[in-house]
Amino acid sequence: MKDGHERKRARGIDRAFDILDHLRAVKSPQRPADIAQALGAPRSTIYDLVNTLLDHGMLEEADGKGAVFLGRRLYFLGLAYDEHFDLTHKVESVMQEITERSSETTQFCMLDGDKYTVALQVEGNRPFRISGDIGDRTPIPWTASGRLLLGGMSDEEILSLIPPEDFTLPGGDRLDVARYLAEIRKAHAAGFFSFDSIVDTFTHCFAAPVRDRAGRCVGTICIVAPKDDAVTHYETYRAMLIEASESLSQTMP
Amino acid sequence: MKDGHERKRARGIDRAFDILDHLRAVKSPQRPADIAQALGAPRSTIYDLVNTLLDHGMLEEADGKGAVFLGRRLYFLGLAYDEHFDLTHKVESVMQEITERSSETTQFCMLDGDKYTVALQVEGNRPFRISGDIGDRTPIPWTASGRLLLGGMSDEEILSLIPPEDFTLPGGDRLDVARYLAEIRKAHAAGFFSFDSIVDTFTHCFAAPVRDRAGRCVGTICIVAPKDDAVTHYETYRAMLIEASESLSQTMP
DNA sequence: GACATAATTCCGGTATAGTGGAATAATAAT
DNA sequence: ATTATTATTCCACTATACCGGAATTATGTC
Repeated sequence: MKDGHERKRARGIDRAFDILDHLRAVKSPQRPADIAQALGAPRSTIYDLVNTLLDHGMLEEADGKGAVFLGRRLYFLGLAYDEHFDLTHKVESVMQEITERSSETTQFCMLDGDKYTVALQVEGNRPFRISGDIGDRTPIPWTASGRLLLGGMSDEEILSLIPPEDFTLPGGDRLDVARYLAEIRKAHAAGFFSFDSIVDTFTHCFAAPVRDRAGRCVGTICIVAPKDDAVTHYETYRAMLIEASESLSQTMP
Repeated sequence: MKDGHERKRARGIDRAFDILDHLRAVKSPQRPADIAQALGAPRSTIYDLVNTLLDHGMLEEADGKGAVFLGRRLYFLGLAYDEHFDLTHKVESVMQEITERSSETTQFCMLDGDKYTVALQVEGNRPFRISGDIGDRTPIPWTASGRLLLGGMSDEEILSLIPPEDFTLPGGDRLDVARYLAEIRKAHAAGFFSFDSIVDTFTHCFAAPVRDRAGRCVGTICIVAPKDDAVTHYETYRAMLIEASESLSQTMP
Protein backbone atom coordinates (compact mmCIF):
# COMPACT_ATOMS: atom_id res chain seq x y z
CA MET A 1 0.00 0.00 0.00
CA LYS A 2 2.47 2.56 1.17
CA ASP A 3 5.68 1.55 -0.51
CA GLY A 4 6.05 0.93 -4.18
CA HIS A 5 7.16 -2.65 -3.68
CA GLU A 6 4.30 -4.81 -4.77
CA ARG A 7 3.37 -7.59 -2.39
CA LYS A 8 1.93 -10.84 -3.49
CA ARG A 9 0.88 -12.15 -0.11
CA ALA A 10 -0.91 -10.43 2.72
CA ARG A 11 0.29 -10.72 6.27
CA GLY A 12 -1.76 -13.03 8.39
CA ILE A 13 -2.15 -10.54 11.15
CA ASP A 14 -3.63 -7.98 8.77
CA ARG A 15 -6.12 -10.45 7.43
CA ALA A 16 -6.98 -11.50 10.96
CA PHE A 17 -7.95 -8.00 11.94
CA ASP A 18 -9.84 -7.61 8.69
CA ILE A 19 -11.92 -10.58 9.74
CA LEU A 20 -12.69 -9.02 13.11
CA ASP A 21 -13.60 -5.69 11.56
CA HIS A 22 -15.80 -7.36 9.03
CA LEU A 23 -17.75 -9.19 11.70
CA ARG A 24 -18.13 -6.00 13.63
CA ALA A 25 -19.45 -4.28 10.52
CA VAL A 26 -22.01 -6.90 9.56
CA LYS A 27 -22.96 -7.56 13.18
CA SER A 28 -23.85 -11.16 12.60
CA PRO A 29 -22.15 -14.52 12.64
CA GLN A 30 -20.59 -15.51 9.33
CA ARG A 31 -19.18 -18.70 7.95
CA PRO A 32 -15.57 -18.77 6.86
CA ALA A 33 -16.56 -19.07 3.22
CA ASP A 34 -18.71 -15.95 3.46
CA ILE A 35 -15.93 -14.03 5.12
CA ALA A 36 -13.46 -15.06 2.45
CA GLN A 37 -15.84 -13.91 -0.24
CA ALA A 38 -16.64 -10.63 1.48
CA LEU A 39 -12.98 -9.79 1.98
CA GLY A 40 -11.89 -11.05 -1.40
CA ALA A 41 -9.34 -13.22 0.37
CA PRO A 42 -8.18 -16.77 -0.36
CA ARG A 43 -10.50 -19.27 1.22
CA SER A 44 -7.81 -21.56 2.54
CA THR A 45 -6.18 -18.64 4.29
CA ILE A 46 -9.39 -17.56 5.94
CA TYR A 47 -10.12 -21.05 7.17
CA ASP A 48 -6.70 -21.21 8.71
CA LEU A 49 -7.00 -17.81 10.35
CA VAL A 50 -10.50 -18.42 11.63
CA ASN A 51 -9.26 -21.51 13.40
CA THR A 52 -6.37 -19.62 14.91
CA LEU A 53 -8.70 -16.88 16.10
CA LEU A 54 -11.04 -19.46 17.57
CA ASP A 55 -8.14 -20.97 19.49
CA HIS A 56 -7.40 -17.55 20.91
CA GLY A 57 -10.99 -16.84 21.90
CA MET A 58 -11.04 -13.84 19.58
CA LEU A 59 -13.82 -15.58 17.69
CA GLU A 60 -16.50 -17.93 18.93
CA GLU A 61 -18.57 -20.60 17.28
CA ALA A 62 -21.94 -19.00 16.87
CA ASP A 63 -24.71 -21.13 15.47
CA GLY A 64 -23.28 -24.54 16.07
CA LYS A 65 -22.70 -25.21 12.42
CA GLY A 66 -19.83 -23.25 11.02
CA ALA A 67 -20.64 -19.61 11.56
CA VAL A 68 -18.42 -17.58 13.88
CA PHE A 69 -18.65 -14.23 15.58
CA LEU A 70 -16.50 -12.00 17.73
CA GLY A 71 -15.25 -13.74 20.84
CA ARG A 72 -15.23 -13.14 24.51
CA ARG A 73 -11.59 -12.25 24.68
CA LEU A 74 -12.27 -9.13 22.66
CA TYR A 75 -14.86 -8.15 25.21
CA PHE A 76 -12.36 -8.48 28.01
CA LEU A 77 -9.69 -6.58 26.15
CA GLY A 78 -12.22 -3.84 25.53
CA LEU A 79 -13.05 -3.79 29.21
CA ALA A 80 -9.39 -3.39 30.05
CA TYR A 81 -9.11 -0.48 27.63
CA ASP A 82 -12.14 1.12 29.15
CA GLU A 83 -10.96 0.69 32.71
CA HIS A 84 -7.56 2.08 31.98
CA PHE A 85 -8.76 5.27 30.39
CA ASP A 86 -11.70 5.42 32.74
CA LEU A 87 -13.68 7.11 30.01
CA THR A 88 -16.98 5.43 30.68
CA HIS A 89 -17.21 6.39 34.28
CA LYS A 90 -16.48 10.05 33.95
CA VAL A 91 -18.16 10.64 30.64
CA GLU A 92 -21.27 8.66 31.37
CA SER A 93 -22.21 10.60 34.46
CA VAL A 94 -21.86 13.86 32.60
CA MET A 95 -24.00 12.49 29.78
CA GLN A 96 -26.65 11.35 32.23
CA GLU A 97 -26.84 14.82 33.64
CA ILE A 98 -27.13 16.48 30.25
CA THR A 99 -29.90 14.16 29.19
CA GLU A 100 -31.69 14.72 32.46
CA ARG A 101 -31.62 18.44 32.04
CA SER A 102 -32.37 18.54 28.31
CA SER A 103 -34.34 15.34 27.74
CA GLU A 104 -32.31 14.95 24.55
CA THR A 105 -30.15 12.07 23.43
CA THR A 106 -26.53 12.56 24.43
CA GLN A 107 -23.62 10.81 22.74
CA PHE A 108 -19.92 10.44 23.21
CA CYS A 109 -18.18 10.00 19.87
CA MET A 110 -14.67 9.05 18.85
CA LEU A 111 -12.54 8.38 15.86
CA ASP A 112 -12.17 4.76 14.94
CA GLY A 113 -9.44 4.61 12.37
CA ASP A 114 -10.64 6.70 9.45
CA LYS A 115 -14.27 6.64 10.55
CA TYR A 116 -16.46 8.26 13.16
CA THR A 117 -18.34 6.19 15.70
CA VAL A 118 -20.64 6.56 18.69
CA ALA A 119 -18.93 5.07 21.70
CA LEU A 120 -21.48 5.84 24.40
CA GLN A 121 -25.07 7.00 24.31
CA VAL A 122 -27.76 8.05 26.74
CA GLU A 123 -31.13 8.17 25.08
CA GLY A 124 -33.48 11.01 25.73
CA ASN A 125 -37.13 10.38 26.49
CA ARG A 126 -38.54 12.14 23.45
CA PRO A 127 -41.67 10.62 21.98
CA PHE A 128 -39.73 9.55 18.88
CA ARG A 129 -36.39 8.10 19.41
CA ILE A 130 -33.32 9.51 17.76
CA SER A 131 -30.29 7.34 17.47
CA GLY A 132 -28.04 5.75 14.99
CA ASP A 133 -26.81 2.41 16.19
CA ILE A 134 -23.93 2.77 18.53
CA GLY A 135 -20.71 1.31 17.24
CA ASP A 136 -21.52 1.85 13.57
CA ARG A 137 -18.68 3.32 11.58
CA THR A 138 -19.75 6.46 9.74
CA PRO A 139 -17.79 8.70 7.37
CA ILE A 140 -16.25 11.48 9.40
CA PRO A 141 -17.45 14.41 7.25
CA TRP A 142 -21.10 13.45 7.67
CA THR A 143 -21.11 14.42 11.32
CA ALA A 144 -20.85 17.47 13.53
CA SER A 145 -18.18 15.74 15.57
CA GLY A 146 -16.29 15.32 12.33
CA ARG A 147 -15.54 19.05 12.54
CA LEU A 148 -13.92 18.71 15.95
CA LEU A 149 -12.18 15.37 16.07
CA LEU A 150 -9.64 16.37 13.43
CA GLY A 151 -8.97 19.81 14.87
CA GLY A 152 -5.38 19.04 15.70
CA MET A 153 -4.39 17.88 12.23
CA SER A 154 -3.00 19.71 9.24
CA ASP A 155 -4.99 19.88 6.00
CA GLU A 156 -2.73 17.28 4.47
CA GLU A 157 -3.16 14.89 7.38
CA ILE A 158 -6.90 15.29 7.24
CA LEU A 159 -7.14 14.67 3.53
CA SER A 160 -4.87 11.67 3.66
CA LEU A 161 -6.88 10.20 6.52
CA ILE A 162 -10.35 10.53 5.05
CA PRO A 163 -11.10 8.28 2.08
CA PRO A 164 -12.21 10.49 -0.85
CA GLU A 165 -15.53 8.71 -1.20
CA ASP A 166 -16.45 9.76 2.33
CA PHE A 167 -17.00 13.28 1.09
CA THR A 168 -19.99 12.05 -0.85
CA LEU A 169 -23.04 12.44 1.32
CA PRO A 170 -25.65 9.71 1.71
CA GLY A 171 -27.92 11.49 -0.76
CA GLY A 172 -25.18 11.49 -3.39
CA ASP A 173 -24.23 15.15 -3.05
CA ARG A 174 -20.59 16.01 -2.79
CA LEU A 175 -19.24 17.94 0.18
CA ASP A 176 -17.04 20.90 -0.66
CA VAL A 177 -13.65 20.04 0.78
CA ALA A 178 -12.37 23.59 1.22
CA ARG A 179 -15.49 24.51 3.08
CA TYR A 180 -15.21 21.40 5.22
CA LEU A 181 -11.65 22.28 6.19
CA ALA A 182 -12.74 25.80 7.04
CA GLU A 183 -15.46 24.44 9.28
CA ILE A 184 -12.90 22.32 11.07
CA ARG A 185 -10.70 25.35 11.78
CA LYS A 186 -13.60 27.39 13.00
CA ALA A 187 -14.99 24.61 15.17
CA HIS A 188 -11.58 23.94 16.66
CA ALA A 189 -11.12 27.57 17.60
CA ALA A 190 -14.63 27.89 19.01
CA GLY A 191 -14.55 24.58 20.90
CA PHE A 192 -18.02 23.93 19.57
CA PHE A 193 -19.90 23.05 16.40
CA SER A 194 -23.51 22.49 15.48
CA PHE A 195 -25.50 22.00 12.31
CA ASP A 196 -28.59 20.39 10.90
CA SER A 197 -27.82 16.74 10.41
CA ILE A 198 -26.90 15.78 6.88
CA VAL A 199 -27.78 12.17 7.52
CA ASP A 200 -31.42 12.82 8.31
CA THR A 201 -33.76 15.77 7.82
CA PHE A 202 -35.19 16.39 11.25
CA THR A 203 -32.34 16.68 13.74
CA HIS A 204 -29.79 19.27 14.74
CA CYS A 205 -26.47 18.09 16.15
CA PHE A 206 -24.47 19.91 18.82
CA ALA A 207 -20.91 18.83 19.54
CA ALA A 208 -18.09 19.92 21.82
CA PRO A 209 -14.60 18.47 22.12
CA VAL A 210 -13.13 16.49 24.97
CA ARG A 211 -9.42 17.16 24.95
CA ASP A 212 -6.53 15.47 26.65
CA ARG A 213 -3.84 17.40 28.44
CA ALA A 214 -1.88 17.83 25.22
CA GLY A 215 -4.94 19.50 23.71
CA ARG A 216 -5.68 16.71 21.26
CA CYS A 217 -9.36 15.97 20.79
CA VAL A 218 -9.95 12.44 22.06
CA GLY A 219 -13.71 12.53 21.62
CA THR A 220 -16.78 14.71 21.51
CA ILE A 221 -19.90 15.04 23.62
CA CYS A 222 -22.93 15.65 21.49
CA ILE A 223 -26.59 16.44 21.78
CA VAL A 224 -28.85 15.19 19.02
CA ALA A 225 -32.11 17.13 19.11
CA PRO A 226 -35.18 17.58 16.94
CA LYS A 227 -34.76 20.78 14.94
CA ASP A 228 -37.42 22.79 16.73
CA ASP A 229 -36.07 21.87 20.13
CA ALA A 230 -32.66 22.86 18.93
CA VAL A 231 -33.89 26.29 17.93
CA THR A 232 -35.75 26.84 21.17
CA HIS A 233 -32.92 25.77 23.44
CA TYR A 234 -29.93 26.56 21.29
CA GLU A 235 -28.06 28.67 23.80
CA THR A 236 -28.90 26.40 26.71
CA TYR A 237 -27.68 23.29 24.96
CA ARG A 238 -24.62 25.03 23.65
CA ALA A 239 -23.70 26.21 27.11
CA MET A 240 -24.29 22.80 28.63
CA LEU A 241 -22.02 21.13 26.14
CA ILE A 242 -19.26 23.67 26.48
CA GLU A 243 -19.38 23.35 30.23
CA ALA A 244 -19.26 19.56 29.99
CA SER A 245 -16.46 19.80 27.46
CA GLU A 246 -14.33 21.87 29.76
CA SER A 247 -14.97 19.86 32.87
CA LEU A 248 -14.28 16.56 31.12
CA SER A 249 -11.15 17.83 29.46
CA GLN A 250 -9.81 18.62 32.93
CA THR A 251 -10.03 15.01 33.96
CA MET A 252 -8.56 13.42 30.86
CA PRO A 253 -5.26 11.60 31.15
CA MET B 1 2.21 -27.26 21.57
CA LYS B 2 -0.25 -29.83 20.43
CA ASP B 3 1.73 -31.83 17.89
CA GLY B 4 5.11 -33.31 18.50
CA HIS B 5 6.71 -31.38 15.65
CA GLU B 6 8.98 -28.86 17.26
CA ARG B 7 8.70 -25.30 15.95
CA LYS B 8 11.53 -22.89 15.89
CA ARG B 9 9.57 -19.74 15.14
CA ALA B 10 6.36 -18.48 16.65
CA ARG B 11 3.57 -17.20 14.48
CA GLY B 12 3.21 -13.47 14.45
CA ILE B 13 -0.46 -13.60 15.18
CA ASP B 14 0.11 -15.64 18.31
CA ARG B 15 2.69 -13.22 19.58
CA ALA B 16 0.41 -10.32 18.75
CA PHE B 17 -2.31 -11.66 20.98
CA ASP B 18 0.22 -12.43 23.66
CA ILE B 19 1.11 -8.76 23.63
CA LEU B 20 -2.51 -7.74 24.05
CA ASP B 21 -3.05 -10.21 26.87
CA HIS B 22 0.07 -9.08 28.61
CA LEU B 23 -1.02 -5.45 28.56
CA ARG B 24 -4.40 -6.46 29.87
CA ALA B 25 -2.74 -8.37 32.69
CA VAL B 26 -0.36 -5.64 33.80
CA LYS B 27 -2.95 -2.92 33.24
CA SER B 28 -0.42 -0.29 32.41
CA PRO B 29 1.37 1.04 29.34
CA GLN B 30 4.57 -0.76 28.51
CA ARG B 31 7.44 -0.08 26.21
CA PRO B 32 8.24 -2.59 23.52
CA ALA B 33 11.45 -3.58 25.24
CA ASP B 34 9.59 -4.36 28.46
CA ILE B 35 7.04 -6.42 26.61
CA ALA B 36 9.71 -8.39 24.84
CA GLN B 37 11.39 -9.13 28.13
CA ALA B 38 8.17 -10.05 29.89
CA LEU B 39 7.13 -12.41 27.13
CA GLY B 40 10.57 -13.82 26.59
CA ALA B 41 10.25 -12.95 22.93
CA PRO B 42 12.80 -11.57 20.46
CA ARG B 43 12.96 -7.82 20.70
CA SER B 44 13.05 -7.16 17.00
CA THR B 45 9.91 -9.21 16.55
CA ILE B 46 8.05 -7.35 19.24
CA TYR B 47 9.02 -3.99 17.82
CA ASP B 48 7.68 -5.06 14.48
CA LEU B 49 4.44 -6.39 15.90
CA VAL B 50 3.87 -3.40 18.13
CA ASN B 51 4.10 -1.17 15.08
CA THR B 52 1.67 -3.31 13.18
CA LEU B 53 -0.74 -3.27 16.09
CA LEU B 54 -0.42 0.50 16.36
CA ASP B 55 -1.29 0.80 12.68
CA HIS B 56 -4.40 -1.21 13.31
CA GLY B 57 -5.45 0.81 16.34
CA MET B 58 -5.22 -2.30 18.51
CA LEU B 59 -2.57 -0.50 20.50
CA GLU B 60 -2.15 3.19 21.22
CA GLU B 61 0.78 5.37 22.11
CA ALA B 62 0.36 5.98 25.78
CA ASP B 63 2.80 8.28 27.46
CA GLY B 64 4.20 10.08 24.46
CA LYS B 65 7.58 8.43 24.68
CA GLY B 66 7.48 4.84 23.67
CA ALA B 67 5.02 3.09 25.94
CA VAL B 68 1.89 1.61 24.42
CA PHE B 69 -1.38 0.30 25.75
CA LEU B 70 -4.50 -1.38 24.44
CA GLY B 71 -6.15 0.60 21.67
CA ARG B 72 -9.51 1.96 20.90
CA ARG B 73 -10.31 -0.60 18.25
CA LEU B 74 -10.36 -3.28 20.92
CA TYR B 75 -12.90 -1.27 22.82
CA PHE B 76 -15.13 -1.09 19.78
CA LEU B 77 -14.77 -4.75 19.02
CA GLY B 78 -15.68 -5.48 22.61
CA LEU B 79 -18.73 -3.27 22.28
CA ALA B 80 -19.79 -5.19 19.20
CA TYR B 81 -19.43 -8.47 21.07
CA ASP B 82 -21.46 -7.11 23.92
CA GLU B 83 -24.20 -5.75 21.72
CA HIS B 84 -24.54 -8.95 19.81
CA PHE B 85 -24.93 -11.20 22.79
CA ASP B 86 -26.80 -8.53 24.67
CA LEU B 87 -25.43 -9.87 27.91
CA THR B 88 -24.87 -6.58 29.62
CA HIS B 89 -28.35 -5.32 29.24
CA LYS B 90 -30.17 -8.33 30.54
CA VAL B 91 -27.69 -9.35 33.17
CA GLU B 92 -27.04 -5.91 34.54
CA SER B 93 -30.66 -5.20 35.36
CA VAL B 94 -30.94 -8.45 37.23
CA MET B 95 -27.76 -7.65 39.12
CA GLN B 96 -29.03 -4.21 40.01
CA GLU B 97 -32.12 -5.74 41.49
CA ILE B 98 -30.23 -8.28 43.53
CA THR B 99 -27.94 -5.67 44.96
CA GLU B 100 -30.88 -3.44 45.74
CA ARG B 101 -32.60 -6.18 47.66
CA SER B 102 -29.53 -7.59 49.39
CA SER B 103 -27.18 -4.59 49.59
CA GLU B 104 -24.41 -7.03 48.66
CA THR B 105 -21.97 -6.88 45.78
CA THR B 106 -23.23 -8.81 42.79
CA GLN B 107 -21.00 -10.12 40.02
CA PHE B 108 -21.35 -11.78 36.68
CA CYS B 109 -18.40 -14.07 35.99
CA MET B 110 -17.20 -15.94 32.95
CA LEU B 111 -14.43 -18.15 31.73
CA ASP B 112 -11.69 -16.37 29.87
CA GLY B 113 -9.58 -19.06 28.32
CA ASP B 114 -8.28 -21.17 31.20
CA LYS B 115 -8.99 -18.53 33.82
CA TYR B 116 -11.97 -17.10 35.67
CA THR B 117 -12.82 -13.44 35.46
CA VAL B 118 -15.40 -10.94 36.65
CA ALA B 119 -17.15 -9.48 33.62
CA LEU B 120 -19.70 -7.26 35.34
CA GLN B 121 -20.11 -6.00 38.86
CA VAL B 122 -22.59 -4.00 40.87
CA GLU B 123 -21.14 -2.93 44.18
CA GLY B 124 -23.16 -3.15 47.32
CA ASN B 125 -23.28 -0.30 49.78
CA ARG B 126 -21.72 -2.08 52.68
CA PRO B 127 -19.53 0.02 54.93
CA PHE B 128 -16.45 -1.84 53.72
CA ARG B 129 -16.21 -2.53 50.10
CA ILE B 130 -15.76 -6.02 48.78
CA SER B 131 -14.41 -6.47 45.33
CA GLY B 132 -11.58 -7.92 43.43
CA ASP B 133 -10.75 -5.86 40.39
CA ILE B 134 -13.02 -6.60 37.53
CA GLY B 135 -11.27 -8.09 34.56
CA ASP B 136 -8.52 -9.76 36.53
CA ARG B 137 -7.81 -13.29 35.49
CA THR B 138 -7.97 -15.65 38.46
CA PRO B 139 -7.32 -19.40 38.65
CA ILE B 140 -10.63 -21.17 38.19
CA PRO B 141 -10.41 -23.46 41.24
CA TRP B 142 -10.06 -20.53 43.62
CA THR B 143 -13.64 -19.44 43.07
CA ALA B 144 -17.18 -20.53 43.73
CA SER B 145 -18.03 -19.96 40.08
CA GLY B 146 -15.20 -22.30 39.27
CA ARG B 147 -17.49 -25.10 40.45
CA LEU B 148 -20.19 -24.18 37.97
CA LEU B 149 -18.50 -22.91 34.85
CA LEU B 150 -16.99 -26.28 34.03
CA GLY B 151 -20.13 -28.27 34.76
CA GLY B 152 -20.55 -29.41 31.18
CA MET B 153 -17.07 -30.88 30.84
CA SER B 154 -15.66 -34.31 31.49
CA ASP B 155 -13.00 -34.84 34.13
CA GLU B 156 -10.37 -35.12 31.42
CA GLU B 157 -11.42 -31.90 29.76
CA ILE B 158 -11.37 -30.08 33.07
CA LEU B 159 -7.93 -31.31 34.02
CA SER B 160 -6.47 -30.54 30.64
CA LEU B 161 -7.94 -27.04 30.71
CA ILE B 162 -6.75 -25.98 34.14
CA PRO B 163 -3.00 -25.47 34.52
CA PRO B 164 -1.76 -27.70 37.35
CA GLU B 165 -0.33 -24.80 39.30
CA ASP B 166 -3.80 -23.27 39.56
CA PHE B 167 -4.72 -25.91 42.11
CA THR B 168 -2.29 -24.29 44.50
CA LEU B 169 -4.18 -21.77 46.57
CA PRO B 170 -2.85 -18.28 47.25
CA GLY B 171 -1.71 -19.34 50.70
CA GLY B 172 0.35 -22.16 49.21
CA ASP B 173 -2.01 -24.99 50.15
CA ARG B 174 -2.85 -27.52 47.53
CA LEU B 175 -6.45 -28.16 46.52
CA ASP B 176 -7.50 -31.80 46.41
CA VAL B 177 -8.36 -32.47 42.80
CA ALA B 178 -10.76 -35.35 43.38
CA ARG B 179 -12.68 -33.30 45.86
CA TYR B 180 -12.75 -30.36 43.46
CA LEU B 181 -14.19 -32.53 40.72
CA ALA B 182 -16.81 -33.84 43.11
CA GLU B 183 -17.80 -30.28 43.99
CA ILE B 184 -18.21 -29.49 40.32
CA ARG B 185 -20.58 -32.43 39.83
CA LYS B 186 -22.59 -31.56 42.87
CA ALA B 187 -22.79 -27.87 42.00
CA HIS B 188 -23.80 -28.67 38.46
CA ALA B 189 -26.62 -30.89 39.60
CA ALA B 190 -27.82 -28.42 42.21
CA GLY B 191 -27.52 -25.37 39.98
CA PHE B 192 -25.91 -23.58 42.88
CA PHE B 193 -22.72 -23.42 44.88
CA SER B 194 -21.49 -21.43 47.82
CA PHE B 195 -18.50 -21.47 50.13
CA ASP B 196 -16.30 -19.29 52.28
CA SER B 197 -13.88 -17.55 49.97
CA ILE B 198 -10.46 -19.11 49.78
CA VAL B 199 -8.96 -15.88 48.52
CA ASP B 200 -9.81 -13.86 51.60
CA THR B 201 -10.94 -14.72 55.11
CA PHE B 202 -14.08 -12.69 55.59
CA THR B 203 -16.42 -13.32 52.68
CA HIS B 204 -18.81 -16.02 51.59
CA CYS B 205 -19.46 -16.47 47.87
CA PHE B 206 -22.76 -17.57 46.37
CA ALA B 207 -22.93 -18.54 42.70
CA ALA B 208 -25.56 -19.79 40.29
CA PRO B 209 -25.14 -20.69 36.63
CA VAL B 210 -26.48 -18.85 33.60
CA ARG B 211 -26.98 -21.43 30.90
CA ASP B 212 -27.58 -21.16 27.20
CA ARG B 213 -30.24 -23.16 25.42
CA ALA B 214 -27.88 -26.06 24.98
CA GLY B 215 -27.43 -26.16 28.75
CA ARG B 216 -23.83 -25.05 28.70
CA CYS B 217 -22.87 -22.66 31.47
CA VAL B 218 -21.93 -19.36 29.83
CA GLY B 219 -21.46 -17.49 33.08
CA THR B 220 -22.44 -17.23 36.71
CA ILE B 221 -24.22 -14.65 38.82
CA CYS B 222 -22.68 -14.32 42.21
CA ILE B 223 -23.18 -12.62 45.51
CA VAL B 224 -20.12 -11.80 47.55
CA ALA B 225 -21.12 -11.17 51.14
CA PRO B 226 -19.45 -10.76 54.51
CA LYS B 227 -19.59 -14.08 56.34
CA ASP B 228 -22.06 -13.04 59.01
CA ASP B 229 -24.42 -11.59 56.45
CA ALA B 230 -24.14 -14.78 54.50
CA VAL B 231 -25.18 -16.83 57.50
CA THR B 232 -28.09 -14.59 58.36
CA HIS B 233 -29.50 -14.41 54.87
CA TYR B 234 -28.31 -17.68 53.43
CA GLU B 235 -31.65 -18.95 52.23
CA THR B 236 -32.76 -15.57 50.92
CA TYR B 237 -29.60 -15.04 48.90
CA ARG B 238 -29.63 -18.57 47.63
CA ALA B 239 -33.20 -18.22 46.46
CA MET B 240 -32.53 -14.89 44.80
CA LEU B 241 -29.63 -16.28 42.84
CA ILE B 242 -31.45 -19.39 41.75
CA GLU B 243 -34.38 -17.32 40.59
CA ALA B 244 -32.07 -15.00 38.68
CA SER B 245 -30.23 -17.97 37.26
CA GLU B 246 -33.39 -19.47 35.88
CA SER B 247 -34.82 -16.27 34.48
CA LEU B 248 -31.55 -15.32 32.79
CA SER B 249 -31.02 -18.76 31.35
CA GLN B 250 -34.38 -18.39 29.62
CA THR B 251 -33.20 -15.37 27.70
CA MET B 252 -29.81 -16.64 26.63
CA PRO B 253 -29.15 -17.13 22.92
C1' DG C 1 31.60 16.87 29.32
C1' DA C 2 32.59 11.44 29.02
C1' DC C 3 31.00 7.08 29.89
C1' DA C 4 27.83 3.19 30.70
C1' DT C 5 23.52 1.25 29.89
C1' DA C 6 19.46 0.55 27.82
C1' DA C 7 16.23 1.26 23.90
C1' DT C 8 15.43 1.13 19.18
C1' DT C 9 16.41 0.40 14.29
C1' DC C 10 18.66 -2.13 10.59
C1' DC C 11 19.69 -6.18 7.92
C1' DG C 12 20.29 -10.71 5.85
C1' DG C 13 19.14 -15.86 6.13
C1' DT C 14 15.87 -19.44 6.54
C1' DA C 15 11.84 -21.72 8.58
C1' DT C 16 7.29 -21.38 7.49
C1' DA C 17 2.88 -19.02 6.69
C1' DG C 18 -0.02 -17.70 2.99
C1' DT C 19 -1.59 -19.26 -1.21
C1' DG C 20 -3.69 -21.69 -5.52
C1' DG C 21 -5.60 -25.56 -6.77
C1' DA C 22 -7.15 -30.16 -6.27
C1' DA C 23 -9.64 -33.47 -3.42
C1' DT C 24 -13.23 -34.40 -0.40
C1' DA C 25 -17.38 -33.67 2.28
C1' DA C 26 -21.72 -31.52 3.06
C1' DT C 27 -25.95 -29.60 1.37
C1' DA C 28 -29.49 -28.49 -1.85
C1' DA C 29 -32.06 -29.38 -5.90
C1' DT C 30 -34.23 -32.51 -8.96
C1' DA D 1 -31.47 -41.83 -5.61
C1' DT D 2 -28.69 -38.73 -8.65
C1' DT D 3 -26.87 -34.60 -9.69
C1' DA D 4 -25.41 -29.87 -8.93
C1' DT D 5 -23.67 -26.71 -5.92
C1' DT D 6 -21.26 -25.12 -2.20
C1' DA D 7 -18.40 -25.62 1.85
C1' DT D 8 -14.33 -27.42 3.82
C1' DT D 9 -9.93 -29.86 4.06
C1' DC D 10 -5.53 -31.23 2.06
C1' DC D 11 -1.18 -30.46 -0.13
C1' DA D 12 3.02 -28.67 -2.03
C1' DC D 13 5.46 -24.34 -3.48
C1' DT D 14 7.64 -20.01 -2.58
C1' DA D 15 7.37 -15.13 -0.93
C1' DT D 16 8.30 -13.42 3.26
C1' DA D 17 7.79 -12.89 8.36
C1' DC D 18 10.35 -14.03 12.13
C1' DC D 19 14.54 -13.90 14.23
C1' DG D 20 19.68 -13.25 15.82
C1' DG D 21 22.89 -10.15 15.98
C1' DA D 22 25.12 -5.83 14.77
C1' DA D 23 24.65 -0.83 14.35
C1' DT D 24 22.62 3.19 15.99
C1' DT D 25 20.33 6.18 19.00
C1' DA D 26 18.45 7.65 23.34
C1' DT D 27 18.82 7.87 28.39
C1' DG D 28 20.93 8.03 32.61
C1' DT D 29 25.18 8.61 35.74
C1' DC D 30 29.07 10.45 37.35
